[in-house]
Amino acid sequence: MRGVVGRTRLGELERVVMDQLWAFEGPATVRQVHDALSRTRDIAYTTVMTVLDRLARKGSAEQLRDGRAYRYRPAVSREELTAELMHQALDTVDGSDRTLALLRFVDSATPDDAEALRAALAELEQRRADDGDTQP
Amino acid sequence: MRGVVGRTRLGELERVVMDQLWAFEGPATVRQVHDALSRTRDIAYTTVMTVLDRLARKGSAEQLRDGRAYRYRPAVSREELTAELMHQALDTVDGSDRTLALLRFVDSATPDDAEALRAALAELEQRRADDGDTQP
DNA sequence: GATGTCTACGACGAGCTGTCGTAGATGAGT
DNA sequence: ACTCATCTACGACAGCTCGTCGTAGACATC
Repeated sequence: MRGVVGRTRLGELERVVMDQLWAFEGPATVRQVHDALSRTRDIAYTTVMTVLDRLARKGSAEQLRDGRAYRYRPAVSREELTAELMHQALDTVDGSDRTLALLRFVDSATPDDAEALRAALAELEQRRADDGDTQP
Repeated sequence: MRGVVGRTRLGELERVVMDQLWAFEGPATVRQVHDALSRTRDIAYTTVMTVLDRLARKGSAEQLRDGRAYRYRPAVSREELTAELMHQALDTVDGSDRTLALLRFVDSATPDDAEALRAALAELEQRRADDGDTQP
């Protein structure tokens, strides 16, 4: 069910707002996000409201009633969103081109990223082995 | 110099046209692309022309003079484009979140993709070892 | 009741994309 | 030379997304 599309393509401001949501621990109010953004840019309260509303509509954020106000929290984690975008990119090719694309990807990755990939693959394998133990 | 941005974000039709360019062996004329697309959809010749022109403008395709006509060929391979998009997605995060994102990515990959990643990483390592032999 | 705060609703312009049409140049055939 | 087909150049337009607000009305607080 990876095709939760439409949730992923964000504008620049939308992205910035998501960053704020991710930075907050609990669900944030429009005011909180606005205050945070106001420290670095000049932006109207309603603009933030609109963007949060759009994010909610897109499924990127959740809207929670809190008295007369709304609170917003991310519907996906930063990692999930990133991973999904990467898969979306990858999904535009198939067959042997897919393998080539992955090769390219790895090839142009930083050493740190390559190492992280290796670690992730190792962990995946490990987990699969464990699963095999407990549910054969 | 991975920041060759703007070249990557393509519309749906633009993508389809790129697919056609990739499918051709040599540089293709507008007519060739139009003929190919006409087999599956009803589209005007000038529409194809416009899209090819835009692709060239964006740097996704190259425009080559051929008599009075233009020929177009992809400026990037499918794999390159895909890999670049993936990196673009990944580049929106840094630090430990980056590692997490990669973990997520690997985690939600198909077994085939995981295998391809493993192979790619192995090849990368191999190549690095070879390089170390010849140019220490 | 006045003031302040929130949401709902809507508006608008810029930019991207898909979609063409027309005008003008040029080459091929008669 | 004249006509016909073909190409490019240029531009136009509508729909959608995104950034950006304003205003109106509900509601709470003092």
